[in-house]
Amino acid sequence: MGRAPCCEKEGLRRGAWSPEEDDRLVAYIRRHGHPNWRALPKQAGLLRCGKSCRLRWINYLRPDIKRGNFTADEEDLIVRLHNSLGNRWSAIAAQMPGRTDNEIKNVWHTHLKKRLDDERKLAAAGGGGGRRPHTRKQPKAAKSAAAVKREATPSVSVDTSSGVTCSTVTESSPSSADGDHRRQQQQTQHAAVKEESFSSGGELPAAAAAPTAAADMDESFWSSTEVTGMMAGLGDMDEELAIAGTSSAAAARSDDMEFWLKMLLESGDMRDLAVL
DNA sequence: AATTAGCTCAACCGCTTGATT
DNA sequence: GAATCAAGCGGTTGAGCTAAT
Repeated sequence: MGRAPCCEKEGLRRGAWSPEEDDRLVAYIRRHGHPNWRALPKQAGLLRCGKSCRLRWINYLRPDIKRGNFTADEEDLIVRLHNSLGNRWSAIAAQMPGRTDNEIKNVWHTHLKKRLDDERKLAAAGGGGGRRPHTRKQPKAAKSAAAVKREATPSVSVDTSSGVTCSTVTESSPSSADGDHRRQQQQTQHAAVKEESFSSGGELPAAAAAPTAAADMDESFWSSTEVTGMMAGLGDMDEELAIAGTSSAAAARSDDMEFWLKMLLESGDMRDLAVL
């Protein structure tokens, strides 16, 4: 299959986006939507390739993006979804409103994977298993100039008239936060996560077990048929784990990917995949 | 205060997939 | 059916930040 080059690379900017570029992109999409990413940069007066614009919008500028720390519940959900879906980040992201595949992928690679590895090692060493509290470092404050600028710009709010659907995630909308406020928000959120710790028996759905964290999630998300179906499937798995005599289902979950594969194959029930 | 090591995350790259001609 | 185009996806990288020394 022939393949067109991603973009004519000459004369196009690369690297970090400037606030001006962000503004242009947001303003353009607000007005016209994004029917054609390839043509968009030209029409918007941006010296970027369409791909870059798309990525910037999807991963950063989209108004419905929920920024800030991942809650313990969200991390749990990622682990579970990863168990059943593998590295299909977009599919995982589809189950987590406000989170991008890129973000989820980053979280997975930077600490969830590590955490699971540690837990696995502990379990292998007979070290009691179970989850350990977060050792994740305090997140840094919004770092890029673009981010800071955006946070000071209350107008980044897109309605459906632009051809872009906008969910109602308002929790950490950049529009109401300056840098310090955001930092504070992140710190309190982080503290909340810490308080919950992973020993809270936080089996999903955690809406009941951890209301503060659950508040971050769109309720409709938890009640959607797709998710409930999926959770039912996952619940079954946990039951099986409990039956198998593991003291901690959570610990067992991370035991062995082979185990999960086997479980899926044995059950012959691919409900989890059906949601895709 | 300066330096170093480790971590995070935005952005890029290349491939795949689906739609169109 | 083949060729082309456009969008989406997952893996990877590197700049910038923070914590530790």
